[in-house]
Amino acid sequence: MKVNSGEGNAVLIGELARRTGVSPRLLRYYEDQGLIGARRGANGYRTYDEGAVTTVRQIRALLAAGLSTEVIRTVLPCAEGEEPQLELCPELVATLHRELAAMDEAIASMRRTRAALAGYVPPGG
DNA sequence: ATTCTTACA
DNA sequence: TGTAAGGA
Repeated sequence: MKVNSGEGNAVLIGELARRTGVSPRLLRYYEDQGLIGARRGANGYRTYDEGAVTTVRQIRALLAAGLSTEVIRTVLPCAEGEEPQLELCPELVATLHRELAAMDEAIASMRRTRAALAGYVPPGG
C-alpha cells in the first residue's frame, strides 16, 4: 500500500519546500509571479497537487537557463518533463529563438561600448 | 508545530 | 531572500 506518492494528496507549502529544496518564501514569490498555482484549504493554507513538484523543478531549470519570470510564465504551460529531458512546444521554441536573437544583439552592443571604453584606458593598467 | 500576511534589514 | 511580528 503506497502512502505518499498518489495524485489525490494535497501538499502543504512546507512539504513542497522540502521536496523541491525551495524555501516557502520563494514558493510564495513564484506564486505572486504567476509561475505556480495553489489552492486554499479551509484553514487558508496553500495546498498543491503532486504536479507542483515537477513544476517547481521546471521553474528552477528555466531560471537557471537565465529566463525571466515573465518569459517562464508563458513557457511553463508548454513544458513537458523535468530537469534532464525538459521539452518545450514548437511554437514556444520560436519565442525562445527571439530571446536568443535579442541576447545576441545585447552582446554585440556591449562589445561595441566595451571596445569604445577600452580605447580610453591604457592596456594592463 | 505549521502556515499566513505584511514589512523591514 | 531571510526573518520578525502577530494571529489562527
